[in-house]
Amino acid sequence: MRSQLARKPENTYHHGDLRDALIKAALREAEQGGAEAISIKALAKQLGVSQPAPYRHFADREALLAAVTAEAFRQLSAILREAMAKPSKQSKLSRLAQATLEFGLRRNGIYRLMFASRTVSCAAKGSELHEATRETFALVIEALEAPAVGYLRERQALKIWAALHGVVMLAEQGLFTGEAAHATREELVEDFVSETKAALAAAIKGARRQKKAGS
Amino acid sequence: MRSQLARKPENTYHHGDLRDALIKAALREAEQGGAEAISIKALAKQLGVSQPAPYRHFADREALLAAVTAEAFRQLSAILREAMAKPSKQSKLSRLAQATLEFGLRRNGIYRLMFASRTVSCAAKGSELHEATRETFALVIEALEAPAVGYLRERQALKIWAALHGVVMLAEQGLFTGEAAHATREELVEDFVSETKAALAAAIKGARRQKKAGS
DNA sequence: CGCGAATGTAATAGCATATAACTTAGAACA
DNA sequence: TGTTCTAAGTTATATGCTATTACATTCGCG
Repeated sequence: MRSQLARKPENTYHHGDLRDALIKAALREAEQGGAEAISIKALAKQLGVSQPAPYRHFADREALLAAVTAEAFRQLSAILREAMAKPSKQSKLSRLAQATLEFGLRRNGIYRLMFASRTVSCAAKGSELHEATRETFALVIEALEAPAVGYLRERQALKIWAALHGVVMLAEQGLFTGEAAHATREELVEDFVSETKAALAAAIKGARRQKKAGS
Repeated sequence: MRSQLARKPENTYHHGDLRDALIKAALREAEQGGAEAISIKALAKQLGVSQPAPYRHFADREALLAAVTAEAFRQLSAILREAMAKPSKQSKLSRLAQATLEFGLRRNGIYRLMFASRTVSCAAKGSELHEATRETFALVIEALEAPAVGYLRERQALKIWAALHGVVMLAEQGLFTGEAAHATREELVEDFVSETKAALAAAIKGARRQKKAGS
């Protein structure tokens, strides 16, 4: 026990940073099994505190899940930012898309926690979780590298974001394995990226022409 | 009690069709709360049988969930088939797409059970659930109304199917509400439908030309 | 230094899954 | 028609999780 976090060696009454440790440990648990794998009791045991101790930091299990999900969104944001920042001959959007796909598949339990549970939709407007999700989506818009013309950017961002999630979901369902693997997940993602770029360029061009004609 | 299914009035020892009643009742429960809302104990009480009775029909909770999910896929298939069959000036693909969206939003708990849990990916190859999912996907291919040229159809089916699920997920997350509603869900779906048709037509044309040149 | 708030513990209630051992009804066959 | 075998249901119980209540300890601030 106590091998996970070796802080606070002996004076064990106060853990020191239980709230944070809970979130980190819960993320580890969710990595494979998703939200269902997160058990307050098990986490408490793992961290060497009594079973009700976590309730000092989270009102109930839902509150813990929300905090864990928010942290997961921040981690995804960091990964996407990094992918967009690194020099590459591929476009930002392509790198963001492939990074999202990889995240969704490799850390699928966490991914399901983020996108397939009702936790997010229950998050209040100004909550930590709500902000974290909006920040991630803002990165998608940024990855388009397009000027703000009306809401064309936002619309294309919604589309590529939706498509990416769909690919992850179907991949996880096994629709890309075995006889059905008539296209790789990465190919499909690249398809969506190309279509998004084309649609965005066309839409912006169209909007500008219309504006010029109107003025 | 017993208001749900009024068969077998008095000789209550044998329910008569408990397995089926459990699936139906579980579907009702899942309608709102998804898989988490399905409790074997609660279902047993609701149907007027003892708490362990369901275990005569399902090895464990997972087995019940698999059966419920399979039934949900069959229901979705029926809905999609109906949508595709009814005369309309819109294309089959468009009708299938909008019907999927509506199903995903209106019966979101069930939808999450079908696409956002690990139940499906754990289903064995020849299982009832596996067959049900493949049948649904076959309808997507059918909706494309395109000849089988290599695997072009399958690829486009995967793409539109993925995109649809993404739209449902994001809609459920609230990305289409409030200030972010820069496009309606239905509009986005129609976008994807149009792009799919265009891509499919182009791909098939290209493949034929290539074949002709090769022969 | 002392006191209050934050953070921990022990004890317990309540609900869910799952199993074991026993009981009943229905069907299947002599 | 009667016996017996089996499917399907029952009671009792073990185990695990969430959550609350009441009590204990430590930290930090005046």
